[in-house]
Amino acid sequence: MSNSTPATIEDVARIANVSIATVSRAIHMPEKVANSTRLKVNQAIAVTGYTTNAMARSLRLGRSNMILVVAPDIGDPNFSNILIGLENEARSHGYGILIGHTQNDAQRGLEYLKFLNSNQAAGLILFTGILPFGHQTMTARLPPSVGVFEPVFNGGIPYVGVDDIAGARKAIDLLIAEGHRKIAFIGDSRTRLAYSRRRMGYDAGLDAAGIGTDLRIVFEGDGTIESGRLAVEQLFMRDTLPTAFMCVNDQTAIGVMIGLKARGYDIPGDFSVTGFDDVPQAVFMSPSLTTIRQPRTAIGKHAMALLLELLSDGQPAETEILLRPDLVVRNSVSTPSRARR
Amino acid sequence: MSNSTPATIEDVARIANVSIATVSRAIHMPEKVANSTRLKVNQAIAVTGYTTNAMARSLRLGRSNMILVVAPDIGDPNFSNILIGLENEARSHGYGILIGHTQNDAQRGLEYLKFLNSNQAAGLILFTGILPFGHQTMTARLPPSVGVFEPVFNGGIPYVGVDDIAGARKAIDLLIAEGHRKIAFIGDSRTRLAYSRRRMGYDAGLDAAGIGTDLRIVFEGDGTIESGRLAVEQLFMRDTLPTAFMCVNDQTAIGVMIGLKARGYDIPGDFSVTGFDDVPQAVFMSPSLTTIRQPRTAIGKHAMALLLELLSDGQPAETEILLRPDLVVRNSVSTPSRARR
DNA sequence: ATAGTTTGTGTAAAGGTTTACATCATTGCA
DNA sequence: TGCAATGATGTAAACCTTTACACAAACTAT
Repeated sequence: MSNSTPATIEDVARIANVSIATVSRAIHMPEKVANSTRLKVNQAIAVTGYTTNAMARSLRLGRSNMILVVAPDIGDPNFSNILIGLENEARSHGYGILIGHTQNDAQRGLEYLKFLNSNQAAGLILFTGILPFGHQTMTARLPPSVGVFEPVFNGGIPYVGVDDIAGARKAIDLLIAEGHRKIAFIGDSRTRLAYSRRRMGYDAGLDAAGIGTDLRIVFEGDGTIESGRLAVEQLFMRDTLPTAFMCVNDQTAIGVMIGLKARGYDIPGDFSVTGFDDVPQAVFMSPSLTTIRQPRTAIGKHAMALLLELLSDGQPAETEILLRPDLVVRNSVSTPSRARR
Repeated sequence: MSNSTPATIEDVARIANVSIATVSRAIHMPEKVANSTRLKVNQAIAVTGYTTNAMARSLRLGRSNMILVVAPDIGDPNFSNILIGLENEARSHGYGILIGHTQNDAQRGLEYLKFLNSNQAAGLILFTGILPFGHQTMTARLPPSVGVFEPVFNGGIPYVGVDDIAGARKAIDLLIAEGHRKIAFIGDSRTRLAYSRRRMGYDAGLDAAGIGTDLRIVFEGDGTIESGRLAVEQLFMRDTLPTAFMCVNDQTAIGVMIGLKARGYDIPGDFSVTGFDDVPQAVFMSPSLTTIRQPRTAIGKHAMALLLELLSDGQPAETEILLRPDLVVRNSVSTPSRARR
């Protein structure tokens, strides 16, 4: 039953009394084989406990059943749930996923390129807006690939993201509905499409309310907690103060809250704050953070589905999929305080 | 230069004017080949851009260069940093890692077992205290394996963890040094060795200070935020109150803090709180949480190093590696309030 | 000079699978 | 009945490596 060495297709063939070709067909093209034969083969497989040797199969087929997922930072709170979506979808189609993190290091990226070249991955999921392969990026021969969150700079790679404009619009509309008129935007000046889109949502929302953007209360940070804290400091040195802070992401919002609390202000009594992403800690802040939720698992699922489509068809049906983000109302937003309204 | 199909060892051999065997030797046993030949081969490799086809190599060798990492939950805040340690160590030895999450579902576990059986992974890293393969666990033929955090139930599998007793001791000693005498312990009754060891550290610390465990202020939860909150509720219904809460992990500590704040108490003014793990959000709590830091990256590194040793030697030098956790002093601990001392 | 050893390289088999092609039996149709 | 078409199965090559074994040349020690 359970020998020391795994059963091969040959063992199965011998027991089922057919050729190895028939066994292979019974497994992969069952309609091509007679019912009675298929039965015999299936029994033999059960008896031997045979599982296809993936190395041999990949070698013969010239492609593996692994998908490489490259992210700059595995620890990113946005990452793990997307990974779950990716993994579920992949596995249910017979693929496994393999993760790599580059930490924005081109050398690391290059190792993954070598990995791809040695045929070990059939496809590629990229969490970064650029190809992380350093100077070889231009000549890289890539397998079918899909981007997550952002279009990949080099072009031609479809991607799955979130409708940032619509999401930002939900945040700004909430603040306006609560009565805020002077709403600061704490942005991210790094060249990521997601961030500039959120800014567009902010502008559009103000515009729709007939308010217009006041650049004195727009601050460009870098998406970190520290940058949120810094933005508060800088804004308090200017001549006009907002009643609310709309932040480009949750990290920034956390920083803003820290900065405001350090100055002795109450949230949302003195200032309202919104984030974007709904990272796990958002709910544990005090007050808990009102934010825009990224449908992370769904993003992962769609990205992998798109990649699998690419793998079988060669051509993607869609070149861009934007999912709808949802407003999560918690306790960091209220009516503006009468004093500064 | 960059053809449509990747260069094979044969292309290299032709250009270097040697046999494929020599090319293989030049790569993997360079000392077995003449200097001049090695030079020719290296040049040919550079010209062709050859990279070894990992599938063919694995097939021939009968083992892959992939390590499977199985965790119940990828989203666990403890997970990602350990993963980084694992990944760095693996990659620097020519191995890649592959992650899978079981969500404690035996069916999922079984798929990974099939994966292992099809020779796709040379080794296994287990984040769970039991083999996640359901009823086939007993007969499973496993590759070299290493556990992380906990010994694997089935036995014979070395593991890398943290010295929980020493860690817990650091927490209890700090509280005692601050003057606390009545220190509650909020534990985790699930059968995880780590948790019972932390309890042992608590008992030992009290004992060393000549205090002794007061079971009226020991609560067994399940390690979740909610269980921490609940513990507070229950403790306030008993006839004796502690001045400090030592929690089995950070999640529990967060729950305790939420519970205490809900009752209007100040931390650390009215009650001190300690956690264990130092999850990323610990520093963002208000007050920030004093806790015991798991050396996560180091754990990953050691676990992978141990596995690689297993893969080459067959026998592990150590069967258990416990790393030293460090106290991280933040703002959730102070001298007990005079009122309840 | 000879026998034995070392060094460097080549030949060919093996690893497990998929699939083009060949073969044979069966069926359908004139 | 004969012939073509269809269906089911088998044979063997190919995918790309690694390595045991064989062989030749160049040393070493007598």
